[in-house]
Amino acid sequence: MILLMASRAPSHDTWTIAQIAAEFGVTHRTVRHYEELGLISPERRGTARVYRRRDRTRLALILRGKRLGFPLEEIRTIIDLYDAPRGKTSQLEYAISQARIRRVELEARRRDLDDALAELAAFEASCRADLDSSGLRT
Amino acid sequence: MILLMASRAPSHDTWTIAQIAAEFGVTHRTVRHYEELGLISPERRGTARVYRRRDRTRLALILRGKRLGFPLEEIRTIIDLYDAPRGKTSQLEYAISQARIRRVELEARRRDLDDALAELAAFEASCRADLDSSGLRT
DNA sequence: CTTTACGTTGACGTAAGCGTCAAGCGCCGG
DNA sequence: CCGGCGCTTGACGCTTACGTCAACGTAAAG
Repeated sequence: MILLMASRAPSHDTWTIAQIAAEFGVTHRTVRHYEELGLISPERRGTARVYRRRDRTRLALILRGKRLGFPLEEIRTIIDLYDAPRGKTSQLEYAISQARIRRVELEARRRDLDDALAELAAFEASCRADLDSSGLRT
Repeated sequence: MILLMASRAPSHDTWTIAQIAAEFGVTHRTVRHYEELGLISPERRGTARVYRRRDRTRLALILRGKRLGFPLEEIRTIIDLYDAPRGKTSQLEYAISQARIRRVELEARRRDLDDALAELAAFEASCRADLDSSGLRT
């Protein structure tokens, strides 16, 4: 049970835009678009973008947010929350309040998701019942 | 435990576009847009649209699909699946296979959602820990 | 009979999220 | 030195999901 492989061991510590795009299954245009919107901000070596682990983490968060149906601007505020400075008490309290808001939102979506799954399971069962009965009579 | 109230008892059996839109918190333009894409197809009384319970059900499915981030075209195929004729065996088998595809997709999103919730909870806990320790030292 | 309210069909506008050129720069092998 | 490959920056295009007029019909209300 401890046979979990390290999922995608990072063989480098920097990546080019092509490597990042290929690995995450998006185009370089998409990556640049996220940068234009301020969701990621890679370093530069000369004019070329250099991506580090931090950028990969953020990109993973972006894509997951997209799969969950969040707009990019909202995704930006969410992942900025994770990376925000947390020095002062007021900042910590703000972060916690924002996290609570996000949690409530995510829990609502989870209810939607569970409802959809339940309906789908019922539908599937109903189809199977029809299939069995028609099969038995044939 | 049998105290479940009928949620939103339907006081009519037909509705106007304005009533439907207001009840679901969308504009009439949105409702018409869904009709243009074939997601709902209300009856007509003269030229005016008349919405029945079936349309309300479909609209609820549409909006939930949207909250889960599905494009309208995909939502159409999903709810059409629910309403599709299920007479012949081949149709039943097709419906079941499609339902399985949807279920796999929804389960994947649920993993995303649970991951996001777990990370958010960890973040919140971390913030609270920082807040407590700074509070204790003050 | 006219106003008012609510409905209708176009048709164009717009924001988000990229796709798709076009044109240029920098480095590396031959 | 020169081609090619990979990277760069625009800039325009396209699809989705509506918003927003405009112009008109119709039915009840005054």
